[in-house]
Parts: sequence; C-alpha cells; structure tokens
Amino acid sequence: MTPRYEPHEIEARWQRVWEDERAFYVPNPGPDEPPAANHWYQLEMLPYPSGPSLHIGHVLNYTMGDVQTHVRRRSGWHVLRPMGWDAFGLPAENAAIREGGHPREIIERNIERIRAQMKRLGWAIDWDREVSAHQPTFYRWTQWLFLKFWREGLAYRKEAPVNWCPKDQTVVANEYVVDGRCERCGTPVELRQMTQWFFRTTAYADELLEYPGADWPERTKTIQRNWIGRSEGAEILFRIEETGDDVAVFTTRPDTLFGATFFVVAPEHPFVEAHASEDAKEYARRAGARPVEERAAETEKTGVFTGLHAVNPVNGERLQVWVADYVLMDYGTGAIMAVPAHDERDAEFAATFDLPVRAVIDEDGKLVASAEFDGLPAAEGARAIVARLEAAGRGKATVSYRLRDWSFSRQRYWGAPIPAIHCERCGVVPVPEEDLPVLLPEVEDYAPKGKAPLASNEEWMRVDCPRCGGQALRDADTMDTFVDSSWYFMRYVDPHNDEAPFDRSVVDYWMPVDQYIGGIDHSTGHLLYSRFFVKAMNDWGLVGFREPFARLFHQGWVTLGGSKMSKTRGNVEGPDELVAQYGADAVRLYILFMGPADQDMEWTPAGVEGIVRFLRRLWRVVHEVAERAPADGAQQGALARKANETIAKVTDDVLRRFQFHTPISAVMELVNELGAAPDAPDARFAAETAVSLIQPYGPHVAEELWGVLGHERLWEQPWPEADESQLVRETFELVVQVNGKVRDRFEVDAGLSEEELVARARESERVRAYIDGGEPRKTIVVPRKLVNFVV
RNA sequence: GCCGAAGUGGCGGAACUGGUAGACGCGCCGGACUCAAAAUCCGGUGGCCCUCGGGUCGUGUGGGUUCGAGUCCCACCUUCGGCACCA
Repeated sequence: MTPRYEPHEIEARWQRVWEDERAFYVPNPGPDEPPAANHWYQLEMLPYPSGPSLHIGHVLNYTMGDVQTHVRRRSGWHVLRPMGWDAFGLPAENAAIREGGHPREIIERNIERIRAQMKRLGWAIDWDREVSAHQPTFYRWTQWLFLKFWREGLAYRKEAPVNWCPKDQTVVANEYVVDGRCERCGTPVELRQMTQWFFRTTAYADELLEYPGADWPERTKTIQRNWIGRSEGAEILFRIEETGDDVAVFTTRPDTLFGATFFVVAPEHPFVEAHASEDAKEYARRAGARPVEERAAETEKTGVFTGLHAVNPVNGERLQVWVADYVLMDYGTGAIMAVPAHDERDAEFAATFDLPVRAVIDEDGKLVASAEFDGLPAAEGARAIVARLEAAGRGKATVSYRLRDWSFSRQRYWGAPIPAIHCERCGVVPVPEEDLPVLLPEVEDYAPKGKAPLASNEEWMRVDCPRCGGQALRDADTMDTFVDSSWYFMRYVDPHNDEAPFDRSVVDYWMPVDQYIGGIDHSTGHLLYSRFFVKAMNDWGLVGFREPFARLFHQGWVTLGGSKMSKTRGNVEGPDELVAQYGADAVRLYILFMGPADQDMEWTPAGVEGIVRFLRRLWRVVHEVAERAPADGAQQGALARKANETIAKVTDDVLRRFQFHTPISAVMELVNELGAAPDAPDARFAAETAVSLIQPYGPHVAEELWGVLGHERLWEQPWPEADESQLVRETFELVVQVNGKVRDRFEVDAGLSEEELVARARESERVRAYIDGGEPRKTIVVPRKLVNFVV
C-alpha cells in the first residue's frame, strides 16, 4: 500500500536533518591544504529585506542557484553558496518609515521572516557565512575600504550639480536616475549644486569596456558600453579675441573644423560668469538650474550671444561666442565649435538664430573648403588636422566619456556613516583605522528632512580632530547602499575575519564568482560599481583578480498582470500560500518549469497543478517499482536507455546550457515511460535515475523516495553519469523524403551503409509512388537520419 | 535616431550543429472507476480537405540561398530593453 504524498511532513523532516548535519556548510581550505582544483562560487544577488517576504522573482532566482549548487556539489565540485542581506539603504529605510519604528528593528524582523522562508524552501545555503550590511562587523570594513579609496585618490569631495530626489530627500546617483526620475520612488529629480563624496569610477573607464576572463551576455556588455560612452576625438584650443584667454572644445569631428561657423559654451561654463554680457549671464543662471532632461525636451533651441568672439586656430576666422543650454558642462569641455552643416543640433541652432552654415565634407566623404586638406577622406582629414593643431600647440587627440563619477554620499539615516571628520584647521580628515567602525548613532528623528539626520545628534557629531586635536565635526552623511553591495561577495569568503575585510589567500581561492545570477536592471549600477571596486582593489594588491563575476546570467522578470512585480506597483506576490498548499518542492519545480529562466514570465499559479500531478505520479511510480521491480535491477533495456539519455540531457542542460525547464520535461518523459512498466527488469535503475536527477529541483521528495528505493543521503551521492555505450542506438527511424517532403519513415538497423539505406528507402511503396518509376536526379543521405530523393 | 533582444497551436513553451515542427505541461474533448463528485488512470487535441489510406497548408510579413529553412542571408512589420541636445 503506497502511503500518501505528504509534502509538509517530508519537507520539515529533511530540513531538520540538513540543518542538524550542517549538510551545506562549506569550509575554506586550511592554511596548508592544497587548493581544490574544482571549486565553484555560486552567487545570486542578495535581497533587500525591505519587506517581510520574498517575492516570486526571488524564488526563481535562488532556486536556479540551488539547482546549480546541488548538481555541482554532487559532481564533485567544492561549492560556495552563501546568503546575506542588503539591509542598509533607502528601500529598507522607507519601509521602516512607512511601518513606523526603528529601521533596525523592522529590517531585522524582515530578515528573520525571509530567512525562515528561505529555509522553508529548502535552499542549500551555507548559513554560517550569512552577513548583513547593517551589522557593525560588516560596515566596519565598508568604512575601511572607503578610507582606502580616499587615501588612493579614488574617493573625493567636490561641489557639483547632483540629482536630488525631493521625496526621498537625498542625492541619487546618475545610475539610479531613470527617465529623469528617482529609480526608487519615481519622483522627478531636481538638480542641486552640493558638495558631495564621489568615487572616481571614470579612472577605470577604458578598462571597464573590456572583460578579461569574464563570460558575460553580449547585451549586458552593450548596456555598460553605452553607459560608459567612449568617444574618440580631439580637444582644440580657440583664443577669445577680446580677452586673450584660450577656451578648449571637444569634438569627435576634427575633420569639420573648417566648417565651424560659431562657438557655444554651456551655461555653467566659468567663462560666462567671467566675461559674458549681462544678458548672457542672466540666461545662463536660469538655464543652468534646469535638469538636462527638461532642457532636452524643448523643441526650440535657446541661447544668447555673449558679445565675444573665438578665433578658429586653422584659419583665423572670428566666430561669435554664444551661451546655450544644449551644450552640457559635464561632457567634454563644456564648450563646442558649432558645425551646422554636419551636426543636427548645431543646424537647429543656426536656423533659430540665423547663423551661417558652411559644408566642408562632400557627398563622397571628402574634405572641401578646407584649404590644403581638400580632397582628403574624412578620417584621414581628421588625423591630418589634429596633427597640424598638435604641431602648433593648439590641440590634441583625446577621448571623452559619458560616464560620470559615482556620487555616493546620502543625506539619510540608514547607512554606514562616512568615516570622515571636518576640522576648521585641518580640513576634511579621515577617521583613524583603529577607531573603526564609526557606529551608526541613535537619533531622535531619522525621517528625511533635507539635511543629514545624523547631524541632529550633537553629542555624536562633536569629535576631536585626529590630526590637531581641536574641536571638529563628523561627516553626517551615510554611504549609498551600493557601496555595501560592491564588495559583499568578497566578505562571504571570510565572513568572521576581524583583522581585515577578508584574507587575500581565501578570496583568491574562491573568487572570481563562477556564476552570478541577478537582474539586468543592475547593469549600469551594481555590476559596474563592483567591477570598479575589484579593479581598484587589485591595483592595491588586496585581491589577485580584476573581474568579480566570471559568468553572469540574468533571470527574466516575473510579471503579474503584465507588469514587473514591484513594491511600488503593489503587485508583489510571495511564495507562502503556494508553499502552504502544495509544499516547497512543487513551488521550486513549478517556478523553473514555467519557461526559459532568462525570459520574462507571467505569474499564473494555475499551472502548478501539473507539477503537483507529476510529483504524485513520481511518488506512486517509485513506490510501485520498489515493490514490484526485481531487486537486483538490470541496467540495460529500453527503460535503462531512456534513463541514460535523460542523464545526458539533464546534465548538459543544467551545466552547459543553463536551461532549467527542459530537464524537468525530460524527467517527466522518463517517469511516463517508467509508469507503463514498473515491473521491468531495468525499472529500478530507471526509477533511481529519475529520483536522483530530480533531486536538485525537489530535494525533499527526492530524498524520501531515495529512501523508499533502499538508499540513503542522496544529497551527497555522486551525480549520475550517462553510460555512453547505452546512448548508441542499434536501430533508428529512417526518414525518407522526396523533394524535401517526408513520405515515409521506418525503423532500420543502425549499421547499414549509405547504399543500403538508399536501397531500403527505394523499397518503400509510398516513396515509389512519388518517384514514379523514374531515376532520382539526386539522392542525399544524412547518416543515421534520412534519405532525400530529388526528382 | 543609434545599439541590443525577441515574434512557433487556445496558453507556457520544445526543436542545441540547416535534416521528422509542436517534446513536456496547462486547458479542452472523450472514455474507465464511482450512487455521484473530486482525485486517479486510459485515449484524443495546429488549420483546412478526405473515399479514413491519406492529402495539403502551416513557425510575424515579403523575397532569397539550399535537395531540404523555425534555424542562414536581404528588406520590412510588431513588441520589449538600453542610450539619446554626450558635440
């Protein structure tokens, strides 16, 4: 009598066993231990515990990582698979404000709940390595790294226009402004002139375009390349006739220098304030205060003549100098030579203000009206003109980037305090390393109000200057949470280290991450920042690698009602109800069975019934096999062959193709065939194979059925290997085509020669009817597949 | 506008290297079991035609290459994503 399939009872029991045995605990290699050759770092982006529940997208992500983890572990890999919490930052803090209470309490309560959900789903996580960004043991090292960046000149303060979110009351990085809006709350950002901390990401702009040793999706690399926006061109000096100053322009088209008919500077260009007419200054003040998106949305170009003239270094022409907001201060040099004949924006401006236009490139792409450069192809002309400017000391070839430095100071409470001290005498001074961590203090009111909440704790703020000992103030800003996530994956390898962020030998053993899984929405943010961190840390000798993530996979969005699940939309669905109804195994299988993991998928829990049916069928069939199949099972026969084919298919799909839904189909096929002959001599082997192959997907039910088949501890059994000899078929179905259309198919011996195959094909009645007695003009034979007659 | 990805049954999708289109599952239809229902099991399920043997059309659209195209090439349409007053 087959017992009922009771997922909850089974799952609770095995989860207890794994926890008691610390089954998925992964030690670092000992100091004298030779490093394992086949180690594997399996990582999925860590969750924000901003709500009390995982959502379905998390379940997809972490279950995918779990399947990888189980298959690799059982294939003999030393697998690191940690978990942690991106606990600092706006989402977490805003949630706390919404719900009331202290961010720490709310966040820790959320972490408790989510950790319990993760355990309920049975994911094979090494919980000994759990870290959270908000713990002093973690952010001490975030602060330590910040000091290192500062010391090395890669973190600095400057006054600059920054994106200000009026709702969240803080600065937002360029990377997280989407369509002019705060990525977090959707509020349009404003431009504010503020002194902020920046990381010098631009120092690595060129190298960030390359991916040495990293196998990344093309589209992600393209997104990053677009974001970095490298443009080759030239910087050219124009003398201002009235003042004698030189003003540099950046252009990607030095070949069009003879076509420059006017000159434009950005409203924020220092030249305007220094020399321009009052009209122009007035215009610049108004225009400069508006965000670029708003300016760009305008149909008409605006600008004012400054009253000054610039001299073209190649031909001495006097060009009017205008100030206009279509020129951006923070790209290139903030000034351009305008060539309306060959630039759409300059053309619009010229049309609006009736400025001259002169074409200098003809239809064949050759220079004209360019003195001695006439007749040169554009590319060659550009080189020649730059060479001539260089010789005269009036220009040079250069490169410009769209990428800006990362502003990471936040005027909010819930983050790692920036370990800097402001002293009237000494300026901005680093907190000495031995004073770390600078603990996040309690404050009366952490709600955003435009000024850093930490500043309200006067006792905390007042500090002695570490340099002169005089009275000084702490920096009241906190760090962007993306600073935490730029290095968390390196803390996992050595999470209890209290001497250093991590030990170099341990981080070099595990890193780079072998397989990273996460959303493509982090392409220009987290993924770029992490690469920047690792490159800098490699330059300082902290780590022995230059890319953090060797392989990257982006899961698709799980949508609900056609749109991406998100808290702002309020269409988030968690796994709890389904787990309560069907158990963790069914949910795990279903989320992966829904479709290719890299494509968006609409969440329709209705289909879970099919998976539940499959699990019950598996349960019943395995019990039948255990009772009825011969104990000393044969490993040959139709079922054994199918089992071997399934092993090959599942292994290849998971490890090589990173495809998770087709292996489930393959095991379903195997179980369907097994169900038709549970007493066959090779049924036991097929059942064992099916259970073993489904274990990474449904580890609890697989473990239970493994026991039913008389075995133990499936989670540590070697991953099955296909018997190659069984994959070779003795017969195959020959397809016979006439003019490419299938006319017959029948089983033939695999050993037949091509001539014999053709002969057999010609014997077919149906084929003869189409050939109609004549000789085929041509015969194509595809070995082990088909014969095609052309008539 | 530039760059990238994708269009296959009623639905999710499979077909990996140019070789049987629609695996697997959902849904639906029919049958068995049952007093009945649920559950379970068995069978069927792209369109059209049919003398029930089969025929024919069919992978966004139009062309092309090939003995053979969902797969390769060209043009286009649609959807999604990135960049965009970045000189």
